[in-house]
Amino acid sequence: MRVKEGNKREDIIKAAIKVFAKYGFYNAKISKIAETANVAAGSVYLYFKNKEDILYQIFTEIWEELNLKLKDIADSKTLSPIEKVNCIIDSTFDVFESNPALGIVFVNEQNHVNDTWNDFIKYYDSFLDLGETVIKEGIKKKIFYSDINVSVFRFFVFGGIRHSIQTWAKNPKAYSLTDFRNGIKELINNGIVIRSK
Amino acid sequence: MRVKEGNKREDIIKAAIKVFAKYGFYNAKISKIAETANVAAGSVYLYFKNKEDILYQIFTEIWEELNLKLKDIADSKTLSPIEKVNCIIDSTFDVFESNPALGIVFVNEQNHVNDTWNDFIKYYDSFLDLGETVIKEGIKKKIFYSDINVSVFRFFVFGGIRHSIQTWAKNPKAYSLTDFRNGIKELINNGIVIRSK
Amino acid sequence: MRVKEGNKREDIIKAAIKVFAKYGFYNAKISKIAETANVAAGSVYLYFKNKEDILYQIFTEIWEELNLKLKDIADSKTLSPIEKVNCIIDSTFDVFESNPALGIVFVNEQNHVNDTWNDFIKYYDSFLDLGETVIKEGIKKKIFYSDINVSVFRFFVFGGIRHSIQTWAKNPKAYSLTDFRNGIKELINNGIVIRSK
Amino acid sequence: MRVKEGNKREDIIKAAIKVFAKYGFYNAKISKIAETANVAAGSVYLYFKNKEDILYQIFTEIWEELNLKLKDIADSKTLSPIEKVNCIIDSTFDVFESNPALGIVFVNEQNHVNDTWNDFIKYYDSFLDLGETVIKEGIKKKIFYSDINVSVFRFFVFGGIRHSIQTWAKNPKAYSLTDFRNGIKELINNGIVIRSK
DNA sequence: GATGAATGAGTGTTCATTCAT
DNA sequence: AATGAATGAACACTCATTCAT
Repeated sequence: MRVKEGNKREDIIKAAIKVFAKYGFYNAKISKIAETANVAAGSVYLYFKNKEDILYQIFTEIWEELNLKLKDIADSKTLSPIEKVNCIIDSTFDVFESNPALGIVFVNEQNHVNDTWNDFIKYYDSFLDLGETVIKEGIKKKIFYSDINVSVFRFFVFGGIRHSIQTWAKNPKAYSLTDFRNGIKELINNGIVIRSK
Repeated sequence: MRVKEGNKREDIIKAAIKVFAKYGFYNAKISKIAETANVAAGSVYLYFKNKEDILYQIFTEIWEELNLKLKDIADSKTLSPIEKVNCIIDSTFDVFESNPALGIVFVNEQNHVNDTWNDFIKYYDSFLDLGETVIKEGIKKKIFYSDINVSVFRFFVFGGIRHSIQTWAKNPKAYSLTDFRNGIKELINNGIVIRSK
Repeated sequence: MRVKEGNKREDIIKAAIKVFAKYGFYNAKISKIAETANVAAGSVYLYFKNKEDILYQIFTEIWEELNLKLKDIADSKTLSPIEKVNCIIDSTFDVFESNPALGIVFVNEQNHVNDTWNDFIKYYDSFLDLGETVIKEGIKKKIFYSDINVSVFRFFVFGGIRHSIQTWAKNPKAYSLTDFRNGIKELINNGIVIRSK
Repeated sequence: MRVKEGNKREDIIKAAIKVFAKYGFYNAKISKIAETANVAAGSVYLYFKNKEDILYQIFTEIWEELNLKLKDIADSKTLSPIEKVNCIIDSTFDVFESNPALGIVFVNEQNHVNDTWNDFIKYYDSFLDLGETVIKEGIKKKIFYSDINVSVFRFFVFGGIRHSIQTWAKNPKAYSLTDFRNGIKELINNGIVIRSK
């Protein structure tokens, strides 16, 4: 028996991330993904139901990692609201830091994913909900302005992060992810933290 | 009866915006656009070189309108930096206010557009540059914090606006665009305006 | 406008009959059918939903013609049972007489058709029912043996006709269809008609 | 424990008969046959050259059995022509009586088989020839009508038997094979035997 | 012999684009 | 200009067959 080498699925995922990032989902050919993964085209279908399933698996991995991190933050009893916001930002960037292509896929194909499956809306919602909870907590503790439009805030920040990831991921050498991390944290802090005169 | 000239081109553009918004560029069929525009499929090619050209024309219209508005703002001698920021936000939303589908196309196909043509990068850049200029002006006038990371700021804000447009446009009845406008203005103001104790 | 020439559908049907007859449904390539019909492969899909639909249309045409003829026979007040049996045989052969390939398709793909659509079982059943009715009528009139197993008889005769069509159609030059017609009529007559000593 | 030799080949044959009967040759997957036979897909190729070879082996077995029986009948010095005809029918049904699926495969894939290999035409021909010989013998002995069109007769009867097998085999519970046997024998007898007033 | 993961040739189908009318 | 029938390139996916273990 030819033993399954155990990493072919992973090879294909990695290849798909590269190819999706470079060409976009619709222009990504299975043959190109297979070639990139050093695998025959047909082998892709041993591990994935179809082309969309590859995307599905990629997003599952991203969101599960993200969700795990966010849960910890949300449940934390020790972190202050401010720290929680910072952690959310850091955790999000952490997922993509070592893999800009994954960031591109995450940002560019999110719409496609949402239109195709319900599965990820729950993650997306819980991401936003977490942000909302933290902010409300901050407001309650009089750390954040009470008149923040939480709904607007969370979409705006999510979009800001998304776009930042994309900008960096498209050209990781031109931008420092650390600058993005810190810049965003500062912005949000300045934007919502009540400063004592 | 001779039909008003230019009608058909416009009909196709309008139809394409609807169809692109609903299905996304790659799942949008020319036949569907033609049908929506009450025009034969072949007629589309009298007004547009190909499918991508329709998208090109749509983005040209958006950016030209946006650019015009932004130029005025940039050149204004009377507006304060704060007012300029607010105007930028308002102008951007104005473009899509009466046409959510256009907003969806603008947000969702931006990547495709950037990857395909250089034409719009200049608009995109000048949009960001304007923001940058205004901010630097504000910093110079000691109205804005001097330590804002301008580069991060502009991407973040652009992303925030983009995502806000998308969120609203996907479900215009569920969200108030005015809330988004005001919320975003406030956020940015709180975030960058130096408040006197 | 390029006017639909009105016979392209028919060209494809004719080509498909040839190709299905020669290669069988599963080995028949759309590209081959299109080539035979002097049409582009894509054009096939202007007239037919898919490959199976072509087969469906072919069988619809056969059975509708056959059904029409059989109805007339069944309803006839003037034909004797013996004449009716003879007419059924003649009518069936008539359908394929000028088109052996059609006969091959009819015989060879009948199973596929029955497994795929319910539509044709009704025709098949009514074909058999008609035979049954005629025989029963003959029995009642004491023209046919009363102890004929009608159920067996009808399947046997149908199979005999089917196979005869196939044998002839595979090599129309080697066999005389008229011999088959007459031979079968005689057999059945000898087989079921009560002969006065 | 060493498994009885030859088991696996037989298992595959049995499984293939089931699967071919259910799905037809072209929709029968090797993987499904292997699964049904409790064997790995690759093992199929230890016993058979390819998918068609399985069919070839199945038909070889059928025809060899049939041929053996028919030879005995043909060579018999004691059987009368009428008895010989009856024996042919019985022997044919005997082959499939305990295995309806085999009957379905035999009937449905006969065309495929004839188009693919010459091997079986000889069996088919000798089957028909035997029938012919018997009939001619009967004619000579003045037991059968002299004006029977032997050529037509043999195709017709073969087709009738084929279709009867199929009808029964598709739904063995709904039909009695005995009824078919007897019905067919009667039909043929009535059809060809000269009855003394 | 046995396995089942891996292969890759083969094809139905879609749809942007063309072009005769 | 307008039409919409016709085109054919392109590609996801299947599955018989192979072969390393």
